Amino acid sequence: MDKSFLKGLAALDLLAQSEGPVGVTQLARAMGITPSNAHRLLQALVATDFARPVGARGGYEATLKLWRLGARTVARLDVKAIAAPHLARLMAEAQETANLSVLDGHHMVYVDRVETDVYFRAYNQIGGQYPLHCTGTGKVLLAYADDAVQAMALTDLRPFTPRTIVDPAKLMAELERIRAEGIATTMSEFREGIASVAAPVIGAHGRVVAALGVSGPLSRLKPARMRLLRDMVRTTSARVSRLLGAPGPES
Amino acid sequence: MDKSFLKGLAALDLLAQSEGPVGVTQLARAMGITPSNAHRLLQALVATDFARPVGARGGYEATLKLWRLGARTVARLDVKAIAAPHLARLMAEAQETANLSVLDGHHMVYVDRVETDVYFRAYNQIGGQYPLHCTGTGKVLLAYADDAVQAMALTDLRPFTPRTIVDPAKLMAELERIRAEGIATTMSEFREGIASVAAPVIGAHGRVVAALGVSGPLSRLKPARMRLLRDMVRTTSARVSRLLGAPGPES
DNA sequence: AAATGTATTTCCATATTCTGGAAATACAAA
DNA sequence: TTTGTATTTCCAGAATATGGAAATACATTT
Repeated sequence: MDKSFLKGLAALDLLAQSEGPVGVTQLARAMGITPSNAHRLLQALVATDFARPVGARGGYEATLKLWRLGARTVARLDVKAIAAPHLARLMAEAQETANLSVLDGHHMVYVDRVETDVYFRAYNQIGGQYPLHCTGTGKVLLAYADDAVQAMALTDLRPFTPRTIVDPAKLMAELERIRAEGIATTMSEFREGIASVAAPVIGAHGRVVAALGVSGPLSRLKPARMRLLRDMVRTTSARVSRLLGAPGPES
Repeated sequence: MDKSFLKGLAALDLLAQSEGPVGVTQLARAMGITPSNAHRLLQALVATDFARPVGARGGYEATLKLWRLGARTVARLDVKAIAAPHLARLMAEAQETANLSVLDGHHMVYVDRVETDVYFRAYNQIGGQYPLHCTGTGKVLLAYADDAVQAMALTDLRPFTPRTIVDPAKLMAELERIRAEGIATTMSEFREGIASVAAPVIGAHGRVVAALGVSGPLSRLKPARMRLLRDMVRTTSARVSRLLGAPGPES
Protein backbone atom coordinates (compact mmCIF):
# COMPACT_ATOMS: atom_id res chain seq x y z
CA MET A 1 0.00 0.00 0.00
CA ASP A 2 1.53 3.27 -1.25
CA LYS A 3 4.88 2.54 0.29
CA SER A 4 6.59 5.75 -0.72
CA PHE A 5 3.69 7.75 0.62
CA LEU A 6 3.96 6.00 3.95
CA LYS A 7 7.67 6.66 4.02
CA GLY A 8 7.05 10.27 3.19
CA LEU A 9 4.57 10.68 5.99
CA ALA A 10 7.02 9.07 8.38
CA ALA A 11 9.63 11.59 7.27
CA LEU A 12 7.21 14.43 7.83
CA ASP A 13 6.41 13.09 11.25
CA LEU A 14 10.06 12.81 12.13
CA LEU A 15 10.78 16.30 10.86
CA ALA A 16 7.96 17.78 12.90
CA GLN A 17 9.03 16.02 16.07
CA SER A 18 12.71 16.78 15.89
CA GLU A 19 14.05 19.73 17.80
CA GLY A 20 16.15 21.41 15.17
CA PRO A 21 16.77 21.06 11.45
CA VAL A 22 17.41 17.56 10.09
CA GLY A 23 20.03 16.67 7.49
CA VAL A 24 19.58 14.27 4.60
CA THR A 25 21.92 11.65 5.97
CA GLN A 26 20.51 12.05 9.44
CA LEU A 27 16.99 11.44 8.17
CA ALA A 28 18.19 8.49 6.10
CA ARG A 29 19.83 6.91 9.12
CA ALA A 30 16.84 7.52 11.38
CA MET A 31 14.48 5.92 8.89
CA GLY A 32 16.77 3.18 7.69
CA ILE A 33 16.70 4.28 4.08
CA THR A 34 19.33 5.46 1.63
CA PRO A 35 20.38 9.10 1.46
CA SER A 36 19.11 9.41 -2.08
CA ASN A 37 15.74 8.22 -0.96
CA ALA A 38 15.69 10.61 1.99
CA HIS A 39 16.73 13.38 -0.31
CA ARG A 40 13.84 12.74 -2.66
CA LEU A 41 11.34 12.67 0.17
CA LEU A 42 12.63 15.97 1.46
CA GLN A 43 12.41 17.45 -2.03
CA ALA A 44 8.77 16.47 -2.15
CA LEU A 45 8.15 18.00 1.27
CA VAL A 46 9.83 21.19 0.15
CA ALA A 47 7.84 21.26 -3.08
CA THR A 48 4.63 21.08 -1.08
CA ASP A 49 5.85 23.63 1.45
CA PHE A 50 5.78 21.23 4.36
CA ALA A 51 9.50 21.70 4.84
CA ARG A 52 12.20 24.14 3.89
CA PRO A 53 15.98 23.94 3.60
CA VAL A 54 17.71 25.86 6.35
CA GLY A 55 20.54 28.07 5.16
CA ALA A 56 22.98 26.53 2.72
CA ARG A 57 24.02 23.33 4.43
CA GLY A 58 21.89 23.37 7.52
CA GLY A 59 19.51 20.56 6.65
CA TYR A 60 15.75 20.84 6.53
CA GLU A 61 13.07 21.91 8.98
CA ALA A 62 9.28 21.70 9.12
CA THR A 63 7.39 24.82 8.12
CA LEU A 64 4.27 25.98 9.90
CA LYS A 65 2.10 24.50 7.15
CA LEU A 66 1.54 21.45 9.27
CA TRP A 67 0.29 23.61 12.09
CA ARG A 68 -1.71 25.76 9.73
CA LEU A 69 -3.63 22.78 8.37
CA GLY A 70 -3.99 21.40 11.86
CA ALA A 71 -5.32 24.69 13.15
CA ARG A 72 -8.08 24.39 10.57
CA THR A 73 -8.98 20.95 11.75
CA VAL A 74 -9.15 22.16 15.30
CA ALA A 75 -11.10 25.23 14.28
CA ARG A 76 -13.93 22.97 13.20
CA LEU A 77 -14.23 22.17 16.86
CA ASP A 78 -15.77 25.50 17.61
CA VAL A 79 -15.96 24.43 21.22
CA LYS A 80 -12.49 25.82 21.55
CA ALA A 81 -13.39 29.37 20.57
CA ILE A 82 -16.57 29.37 22.61
CA ALA A 83 -15.01 27.86 25.68
CA ALA A 84 -11.88 30.03 25.71
CA PRO A 85 -13.14 32.93 27.84
CA HIS A 86 -14.88 30.57 30.24
CA LEU A 87 -11.74 28.55 30.60
CA ALA A 88 -9.90 31.74 31.50
CA ARG A 89 -12.55 32.62 34.03
CA LEU A 90 -12.49 29.14 35.52
CA MET A 91 -8.75 29.44 35.96
CA ALA A 92 -9.14 32.84 37.62
CA GLU A 93 -11.77 31.61 40.06
CA ALA A 94 -10.24 28.26 40.80
CA GLN A 95 -6.66 29.50 40.79
CA GLU A 96 -5.68 26.26 39.12
CA THR A 97 -4.75 25.41 35.55
CA ALA A 98 -7.85 24.90 33.40
CA ASN A 99 -7.93 22.43 30.50
CA LEU A 100 -10.16 21.69 27.53
CA SER A 101 -9.86 18.38 25.73
CA VAL A 102 -11.62 16.30 23.14
CA LEU A 103 -11.78 12.66 22.11
CA ASP A 104 -9.71 11.82 19.04
CA GLY A 105 -9.80 8.17 18.11
CA HIS A 106 -8.97 6.26 21.27
CA HIS A 107 -7.16 9.07 22.98
CA MET A 108 -7.74 12.35 24.72
CA VAL A 109 -6.12 15.39 23.19
CA TYR A 110 -5.62 18.70 25.00
CA VAL A 111 -7.05 21.42 22.81
CA ASP A 112 -6.60 24.44 25.04
CA ARG A 113 -5.30 25.40 28.42
CA VAL A 114 -5.03 28.42 30.69
CA GLU A 115 -2.27 28.10 33.23
CA THR A 116 -1.91 29.51 36.72
CA ASP A 117 1.63 29.58 37.93
CA VAL A 118 4.51 29.20 35.59
CA TYR A 119 6.25 26.98 38.08
CA PHE A 120 3.84 24.09 38.04
CA ARG A 121 3.36 24.20 34.32
CA ALA A 122 3.59 21.79 31.44
CA TYR A 123 2.98 18.38 32.84
CA ASN A 124 1.26 17.63 29.58
CA GLN A 125 1.43 19.26 26.21
CA ILE A 126 -1.28 21.06 24.36
CA GLY A 127 -1.84 18.97 21.28
CA GLY A 128 -0.59 15.95 23.15
CA GLN A 129 -2.34 12.59 23.17
CA TYR A 130 -3.07 11.14 26.57
CA PRO A 131 -4.85 8.09 27.95
CA LEU A 132 -8.57 8.13 28.67
CA HIS A 133 -8.74 5.89 31.70
CA CYS A 134 -6.64 7.87 34.14
CA THR A 135 -7.04 11.56 33.36
CA GLY A 136 -9.90 13.78 34.50
CA THR A 137 -11.16 14.92 31.13
CA GLY A 138 -10.24 11.54 29.69
CA LYS A 139 -12.51 9.68 32.11
CA VAL A 140 -15.33 12.07 31.33
CA LEU A 141 -14.91 11.58 27.59
CA LEU A 142 -14.74 7.83 28.08
CA ALA A 143 -17.85 7.80 30.26
CA TYR A 144 -19.88 9.25 27.41
CA ALA A 145 -18.09 7.55 24.50
CA ASP A 146 -19.45 4.90 22.09
CA ASP A 147 -19.42 1.33 23.24
CA ALA A 148 -16.72 0.66 20.65
CA VAL A 149 -14.37 3.22 22.18
CA GLN A 150 -15.15 2.06 25.71
CA ALA A 151 -14.53 -1.56 24.79
CA MET A 152 -11.22 -0.68 23.19
CA ALA A 153 -10.16 1.43 26.15
CA LEU A 154 -10.95 -1.33 28.62
CA THR A 155 -8.58 -3.71 26.87
CA ASP A 156 -5.54 -1.64 27.69
CA LEU A 157 -5.68 -0.20 31.18
CA ARG A 158 -2.03 0.64 31.47
CA PRO A 159 -0.93 1.64 34.99
CA PHE A 160 0.92 4.93 35.26
CA THR A 161 0.92 5.10 39.06
CA PRO A 162 -0.15 2.70 41.81
CA ARG A 163 -3.49 4.50 41.85
CA THR A 164 -4.31 4.07 38.18
CA ILE A 165 -7.52 2.05 37.80
CA VAL A 166 -6.55 -1.13 35.96
CA ASP A 167 -9.52 -3.34 36.78
CA PRO A 168 -12.13 -3.11 33.98
CA ALA A 169 -15.01 -3.71 36.39
CA LYS A 170 -13.84 -0.94 38.68
CA LEU A 171 -13.43 1.43 35.77
CA MET A 172 -16.94 0.62 34.53
CA ALA A 173 -18.27 1.44 37.99
CA GLU A 174 -16.28 4.67 37.99
CA LEU A 175 -17.70 5.63 34.58
CA GLU A 176 -21.18 4.89 35.84
CA ARG A 177 -20.59 7.18 38.81
CA ILE A 178 -19.26 9.89 36.48
CA ARG A 179 -22.41 9.69 34.36
CA ALA A 180 -24.55 9.87 37.49
CA GLU A 181 -22.75 12.82 39.03
CA GLY A 182 -21.73 14.55 35.82
CA ILE A 183 -18.23 15.05 37.14
CA ALA A 184 -14.96 13.12 37.35
CA THR A 185 -12.00 13.44 39.66
CA THR A 186 -8.54 11.93 39.67
CA MET A 187 -5.87 11.80 42.34
CA SER A 188 -2.41 10.67 41.28
CA GLU A 189 -3.88 8.31 38.71
CA PHE A 190 -1.74 9.49 35.82
CA ARG A 191 0.91 11.79 37.21
CA GLU A 192 2.01 11.26 40.78
CA GLY A 193 0.97 14.17 42.98
CA ILE A 194 -1.49 15.70 40.52
CA ALA A 195 -5.25 15.84 41.02
CA SER A 196 -7.99 16.96 38.67
CA VAL A 197 -11.69 17.66 38.38
CA ALA A 198 -13.51 17.50 35.03
CA ALA A 199 -16.98 17.70 33.54
CA PRO A 200 -18.53 17.11 30.11
CA VAL A 201 -19.29 19.82 27.57
CA ILE A 202 -22.46 19.02 25.68
CA GLY A 203 -23.11 20.11 22.11
CA ALA A 204 -26.24 21.14 20.25
CA HIS A 205 -27.32 17.58 19.57
CA GLY A 206 -27.08 16.58 23.19
CA ARG A 207 -23.88 14.68 22.76
CA VAL A 208 -20.67 15.20 24.69
CA VAL A 209 -18.26 17.05 22.43
CA ALA A 210 -15.48 17.87 24.88
CA ALA A 211 -14.53 17.89 28.53
CA LEU A 212 -13.10 20.65 30.66
CA GLY A 213 -11.66 20.86 34.10
CA VAL A 214 -8.89 21.99 36.37
CA SER A 215 -5.79 20.24 37.59
CA GLY A 216 -3.02 21.00 40.02
CA PRO A 217 -0.74 19.67 42.70
CA LEU A 218 -2.38 17.46 45.33
CA SER A 219 -0.86 19.63 48.02
CA ARG A 220 -3.24 22.40 47.07
CA LEU A 221 -6.26 20.24 46.28
CA LYS A 222 -7.43 19.12 49.70
CA PRO A 223 -10.95 17.64 50.00
CA ALA A 224 -12.58 20.88 51.16
CA ARG A 225 -11.18 22.76 48.21
CA MET A 226 -12.08 19.94 45.82
CA ARG A 227 -15.74 20.44 46.71
CA LEU A 228 -15.52 24.07 45.65
CA LEU A 229 -13.72 23.16 42.47
CA ARG A 230 -16.36 20.61 41.56
CA ASP A 231 -18.98 23.32 41.68
CA MET A 232 -16.91 25.72 39.63
CA VAL A 233 -16.13 23.11 36.99
CA ARG A 234 -19.74 22.00 36.85
CA THR A 235 -20.93 25.58 36.46
CA THR A 236 -18.40 26.33 33.75
CA SER A 237 -19.18 23.22 31.73
CA ALA A 238 -22.89 23.90 32.00
CA ARG A 239 -22.36 27.46 30.83
CA VAL A 240 -20.29 26.41 27.82
CA SER A 241 -22.77 23.68 26.98
CA ARG A 242 -25.59 26.18 26.99
CA LEU A 243 -23.66 28.43 24.62
CA LEU A 244 -23.20 25.51 22.28
CA GLY A 245 -26.94 25.08 22.19
CA ALA A 246 -27.12 21.99 24.33
CA PRO A 247 -30.63 20.87 25.20
CA GLY A 248 -31.47 22.26 28.65
CA PRO A 249 -31.65 20.13 31.78
CA GLU A 250 -35.47 20.42 31.84
CA SER A 251 -35.61 18.06 28.81
CA MET B 1 9.72 13.20 -7.96
CA ASP B 2 7.84 10.87 -5.60
CA LYS B 3 4.58 11.33 -7.39
CA SER B 4 2.45 9.20 -5.13
CA PHE B 5 3.83 10.99 -2.11
CA LEU B 6 2.91 14.34 -3.60
CA LYS B 7 -0.55 13.08 -4.37
CA GLY B 8 -0.87 11.78 -0.86
CA LEU B 9 0.11 15.09 0.64
CA ALA B 10 -2.39 16.84 -1.60
CA ALA B 11 -5.05 14.47 -0.33
CA LEU B 12 -4.07 15.19 3.26
CA ASP B 13 -4.20 18.90 2.56
CA LEU B 14 -7.63 18.59 1.00
CA LEU B 15 -8.90 16.50 3.85
CA ALA B 16 -7.67 18.98 6.42
CA GLN B 17 -9.20 21.93 4.62
CA SER B 18 -12.60 20.43 3.94
CA GLU B 19 -15.43 21.18 6.31
CA GLY B 20 -16.83 17.74 6.90
CA PRO B 21 -15.88 14.15 6.07
CA VAL B 22 -14.80 13.40 2.51
CA GLY B 23 -15.83 10.33 0.52
CA VAL B 24 -13.58 8.28 -1.72
CA THR B 25 -15.28 9.31 -4.94
CA GLN B 26 -15.46 12.91 -3.80
CA LEU B 27 -11.74 12.98 -3.16
CA ALA B 28 -11.05 11.25 -6.47
CA ARG B 29 -13.08 13.85 -8.34
CA ALA B 30 -11.51 16.77 -6.50
CA MET B 31 -8.03 15.53 -7.28
CA GLY B 32 -8.70 14.22 -10.76
CA ILE B 33 -7.64 10.68 -9.94
CA THR B 34 -9.40 7.34 -9.99
CA PRO B 35 -11.44 6.13 -7.04
CA SER B 36 -9.13 3.19 -6.51
CA ASN B 37 -6.22 5.56 -6.28
CA ALA B 38 -8.04 7.83 -3.86
CA HIS B 39 -9.00 4.81 -1.84
CA ARG B 40 -5.42 3.69 -1.51
CA LEU B 41 -4.24 7.12 -0.46
CA LEU B 42 -6.91 7.24 2.20
CA GLN B 43 -5.90 3.79 3.41
CA ALA B 44 -2.37 5.04 3.86
CA LEU B 45 -3.58 8.10 5.74
CA VAL B 46 -5.66 5.90 7.99
CA ALA B 47 -2.75 3.53 8.56
CA THR B 48 -0.63 6.44 9.72
CA ASP B 49 -3.45 7.88 11.80
CA PHE B 50 -3.70 11.08 9.83
CA ALA B 51 -7.29 10.24 8.90
CA ARG B 52 -10.07 8.01 10.09
CA PRO B 53 -13.18 6.57 8.48
CA VAL B 54 -16.35 8.18 9.80
CA GLY B 55 -19.07 5.72 10.71
CA ALA B 56 -19.78 2.99 8.19
CA ARG B 57 -20.31 4.91 4.97
CA GLY B 58 -19.61 8.46 6.04
CA GLY B 59 -16.32 8.93 4.26
CA TYR B 60 -13.07 9.97 5.92
CA GLU B 61 -11.98 12.88 8.07
CA ALA B 62 -8.69 14.28 9.28
CA THR B 63 -7.66 13.32 12.80
CA LEU B 64 -5.99 15.73 15.17
CA LYS B 65 -2.60 14.19 14.42
CA LEU B 66 -1.91 16.94 11.96
CA TRP B 67 -2.56 19.52 14.61
CA ARG B 68 -0.66 17.55 17.17
CA LEU B 69 2.49 17.52 15.05
CA GLY B 70 1.95 21.15 14.14
CA ALA B 71 1.57 22.11 17.77
CA ARG B 72 5.01 20.69 18.34
CA THR B 73 6.47 22.75 15.57
CA VAL B 74 4.90 25.86 17.01
CA ALA B 75 5.96 24.92 20.51
CA ARG B 76 9.56 25.28 19.42
CA LEU B 77 8.71 28.93 19.06
CA ASP B 78 8.64 29.45 22.77
CA VAL B 79 7.84 33.07 22.09
CA LYS B 80 4.23 32.02 22.07
CA ALA B 81 4.19 30.73 25.63
CA ILE B 82 6.20 33.61 26.97
CA ALA B 83 4.25 36.28 25.17
CA ALA B 84 0.80 34.91 26.00
CA PRO B 85 0.13 36.74 29.29
CA HIS B 86 1.57 39.95 27.92
CA LEU B 87 -0.62 39.70 24.88
CA ALA B 88 -3.61 39.36 27.18
CA ARG B 89 -2.51 42.37 29.17
CA LEU B 90 -1.96 44.40 26.01
CA MET B 91 -5.47 43.60 24.90
CA ALA B 92 -6.86 44.58 28.29
CA GLU B 93 -5.04 47.92 28.31
CA ALA B 94 -5.52 48.76 24.66
CA GLN B 95 -9.04 47.41 24.48
CA GLU B 96 -8.22 46.16 21.00
CA THR B 97 -7.45 42.71 19.64
CA ALA B 98 -3.81 41.77 20.22
CA ASN B 99 -1.86 39.57 17.80
CA LEU B 100 1.40 37.66 17.76
CA SER B 101 2.90 36.52 14.48
CA VAL B 102 6.07 35.07 13.06
CA LEU B 103 7.77 34.86 9.70
CA ASP B 104 7.36 31.53 7.94
CA GLY B 105 8.99 31.40 4.53
CA HIS B 106 7.75 34.44 2.67
CA HIS B 107 4.62 34.91 4.69
CA MET B 108 3.43 36.09 8.03
CA VAL B 109 1.55 33.56 10.16
CA TYR B 110 -0.63 34.45 13.12
CA VAL B 111 0.49 32.34 16.04
CA ASP B 112 -1.71 33.69 18.79
CA ARG B 113 -4.39 36.24 19.40
CA VAL B 114 -6.44 37.69 22.24
CA GLU B 115 -9.66 39.26 21.04
CA THR B 116 -11.71 42.12 22.42
CA ASP B 117 -15.26 42.15 21.24
CA VAL B 118 -16.79 39.15 19.62
CA TYR B 119 -18.48 41.38 17.08
CA PHE B 120 -15.38 42.61 15.32
CA ARG B 121 -13.66 39.29 15.38
CA ALA B 122 -12.00 36.98 12.90
CA TYR B 123 -10.84 39.11 10.06
CA ASN B 124 -7.91 36.76 9.82
CA GLN B 125 -7.38 33.25 11.05
CA ILE B 126 -4.95 32.03 13.61
CA GLY B 127 -2.66 29.76 11.70
CA GLY B 128 -3.43 31.68 8.55
CA GLN B 129 -0.79 32.89 6.12
CA TYR B 130 -0.91 36.57 5.29
CA PRO B 131 1.16 39.00 3.22
CA LEU B 132 4.11 40.81 4.71
CA HIS B 133 3.91 44.12 2.91
CA CYS B 134 0.53 45.35 4.09
CA THR B 135 -0.06 44.04 7.59
CA GLY B 136 1.27 45.57 10.79
CA THR B 137 3.22 42.62 12.11
CA GLY B 138 4.06 41.65 8.53
CA LYS B 139 5.79 44.96 7.85
CA VAL B 140 7.73 44.65 11.08
CA LEU B 141 8.88 41.15 10.23
CA LEU B 142 9.81 42.26 6.74
CA ALA B 143 11.73 45.26 8.03
CA TYR B 144 14.05 42.98 9.95
CA ALA B 145 14.12 40.04 7.53
CA ASP B 146 17.04 38.74 5.44
CA ASP B 147 17.79 40.48 2.21
CA ALA B 148 16.61 37.38 0.39
CA VAL B 149 13.17 37.55 1.96
CA GLN B 150 12.94 41.30 1.42
CA ALA B 151 13.95 40.96 -2.21
CA MET B 152 11.36 38.26 -2.77
CA ALA B 153 8.66 40.26 -1.04
CA LEU B 154 9.36 43.36 -3.12
CA THR B 155 8.75 41.44 -6.32
CA ASP B 156 5.11 40.85 -5.51
CA LEU B 157 3.47 43.86 -3.89
CA ARG B 158 -0.08 42.82 -4.49
CA PRO B 159 -2.63 45.55 -3.78
CA PHE B 160 -5.45 44.60 -1.42
CA THR B 161 -6.88 48.10 -1.02
CA PRO B 162 -6.16 51.45 -2.67
CA ARG B 163 -3.86 52.20 0.27
CA THR B 164 -1.67 49.12 -0.05
CA ILE B 165 1.93 50.16 -0.72
CA VAL B 166 2.81 48.77 -4.16
CA ASP B 167 5.84 50.88 -5.02
CA PRO B 168 9.05 49.05 -3.98
CA ALA B 169 10.86 52.31 -3.29
CA LYS B 170 8.09 53.56 -1.02
CA LEU B 171 8.01 50.25 0.82
CA MET B 172 11.77 50.36 1.32
CA ALA B 173 11.41 53.82 2.80
CA GLU B 174 8.61 52.58 5.03
CA LEU B 175 10.74 49.67 6.24
CA GLU B 176 13.57 52.08 6.94
CA ARG B 177 11.21 54.21 9.02
CA ILE B 178 10.01 51.10 10.88
CA ARG B 179 13.57 50.16 11.76
CA ALA B 180 14.25 53.71 12.93
CA GLU B 181 11.13 54.00 15.07
CA GLY B 182 10.85 50.37 16.08
CA ILE B 183 7.16 50.41 15.28
CA ALA B 184 4.88 49.93 12.28
CA THR B 185 1.36 51.09 11.61
CA THR B 186 -1.16 50.29 8.89
CA MET B 187 -4.41 51.97 7.93
CA SER B 188 -6.65 50.13 5.49
CA GLU B 189 -3.67 48.66 3.72
CA PHE B 190 -4.85 45.06 3.84
CA ARG B 191 -8.44 45.09 5.02
CA GLU B 192 -10.51 48.17 4.34
CA GLY B 193 -11.37 49.99 7.55
CA ILE B 194 -8.85 48.19 9.75
CA ALA B 195 -5.81 49.79 11.35
CA SER B 196 -2.95 48.25 13.27
CA VAL B 197 0.15 49.00 15.30
CA ALA B 198 2.99 46.49 15.63
CA ALA B 199 6.49 46.15 17.04
CA PRO B 200 9.27 43.56 16.86
CA VAL B 201 9.95 40.91 19.49
CA ILE B 202 13.66 40.31 19.85
CA GLY B 203 15.17 36.97 20.89
CA ALA B 204 18.20 36.02 22.88
CA HIS B 205 20.58 36.41 19.98
CA GLY B 206 19.39 39.91 19.21
CA ARG B 207 17.39 38.86 16.18
CA VAL B 208 13.74 39.56 15.57
CA VAL B 209 11.85 36.34 16.22
CA ALA B 210 8.26 37.59 16.08
CA ALA B 211 6.11 40.68 15.97
CA LEU B 212 3.18 41.68 18.11
CA GLY B 213 0.61 44.40 17.95
CA VAL B 214 -3.00 45.42 18.10
CA SER B 215 -5.55 45.92 15.39
CA GLY B 216 -9.10 47.18 15.20
CA PRO B 217 -11.62 49.22 13.27
CA LEU B 218 -10.41 52.60 12.02
CA SER B 219 -13.43 54.22 13.60
CA ARG B 220 -11.93 53.54 17.01
CA LEU B 221 -8.29 54.15 16.12
CA LYS B 222 -8.14 57.92 15.73
CA PRO B 223 -4.69 59.61 15.72
CA ALA B 224 -4.78 60.55 19.38
CA ARG B 225 -5.57 57.00 20.42
CA MET B 226 -2.98 55.62 18.01
CA ARG B 227 -0.28 57.49 19.91
CA LEU B 228 -1.29 55.75 23.12
CA LEU B 229 -1.40 52.39 21.40
CA ARG B 230 2.07 52.88 19.99
CA ASP B 231 3.40 53.27 23.49
CA MET B 232 1.54 50.26 24.79
CA VAL B 233 2.70 48.05 21.94
CA ARG B 234 6.26 49.26 22.26
CA THR B 235 6.24 48.60 26.00
CA THR B 236 4.78 45.14 25.55
CA SER B 237 7.21 44.09 22.86
CA ALA B 238 10.13 45.39 24.91
CA ARG B 239 8.89 43.44 27.92
CA VAL B 240 8.54 40.20 25.99
CA SER B 241 11.92 40.72 24.33
CA ARG B 242 13.54 41.14 27.73
CA LEU B 243 11.95 37.88 28.92
CA LEU B 244 13.38 36.13 25.89
CA GLY B 245 16.80 37.31 26.93
CA ALA B 246 17.22 39.95 24.27
CA PRO B 247 20.33 42.07 24.63
CA GLY B 248 19.37 45.27 26.43
CA PRO B 249 19.13 48.65 24.72
CA GLU B 250 22.27 49.86 26.53
CA SER B 251 24.46 47.60 24.36
C1' DA C 1 -39.44 -7.42 -1.10
C1' DA C 2 -37.10 -6.71 -5.08
C1' DA C 3 -34.73 -3.73 -8.00
C1' DT C 4 -32.03 0.15 -8.99
C1' DG C 5 -28.45 3.37 -8.30
C1' DT C 6 -24.42 4.97 -6.07
C1' DA C 7 -20.24 4.57 -3.33
C1' DT C 8 -16.73 1.71 -1.53
C1' DT C 9 -13.53 -1.93 -1.74
C1' DT C 10 -10.80 -5.69 -3.84
C1' DC C 11 -8.07 -7.70 -7.46
C1' DC C 12 -4.62 -8.00 -11.03
C1' DA C 13 -1.61 -7.51 -15.28
C1' DT C 14 0.84 -3.71 -17.03
C1' DA C 15 3.40 0.34 -17.17
C1' DT C 16 5.29 3.65 -14.55
C1' DT C 17 7.62 5.11 -10.82
C1' DC C 18 10.65 4.38 -7.23
C1' DT C 19 15.03 2.43 -5.84
C1' DG C 20 19.88 2.30 -4.45
C1' DG C 21 24.54 2.40 -6.11
C1' DA C 22 27.89 5.28 -8.09
C1' DA C 23 29.63 9.49 -9.45
C1' DA C 24 29.60 14.43 -9.19
C1' DT C 25 29.40 18.38 -6.40
C1' DA C 26 29.78 21.41 -2.47
C1' DC C 27 31.64 22.64 1.79
C1' DA C 28 34.34 22.52 6.10
C1' DA C 29 38.28 21.15 8.49
C1' DA C 30 42.97 19.68 8.63
C1' DT D 1 45.87 21.80 -1.07
C1' DT D 2 44.20 17.77 0.76
C1' DT D 3 41.00 15.12 3.22
C1' DG D 4 36.64 14.04 4.95
C1' DT D 5 31.76 14.43 5.12
C1' DA D 6 27.18 15.69 3.41
C1' DT D 7 24.33 16.75 -0.37
C1' DT D 8 22.74 16.24 -4.93
C1' DT D 9 22.31 14.13 -9.55
C1' DC D 10 21.91 10.27 -12.64
C1' DC D 11 20.42 5.89 -14.42
C1' DA D 12 19.35 0.92 -15.38
C1' DG D 13 16.88 -2.43 -12.95
C1' DA D 14 13.34 -3.81 -9.75
C1' DA D 15 9.54 -3.10 -7.28
C1' DT D 16 5.43 -0.57 -6.83
C1' DA D 17 1.55 2.24 -8.21
C1' DT D 18 -1.92 2.42 -11.64
C1' DG D 19 -6.73 2.14 -13.49
C1' DG D 20 -10.15 -0.91 -15.30
C1' DA D 21 -13.30 -4.38 -14.01
C1' DA D 22 -15.72 -6.97 -10.81
C1' DA D 23 -17.43 -7.65 -6.21
C1' DT D 24 -19.56 -5.77 -2.31
C1' DA D 25 -22.29 -2.79 0.59
C1' DC D 26 -25.83 0.43 1.38
C1' DA D 27 -29.71 3.67 0.51
C1' DT D 28 -33.52 4.74 -2.19
C1' DT D 29 -37.12 3.71 -5.24
C1' DT D 30 -40.40 0.61 -7.49
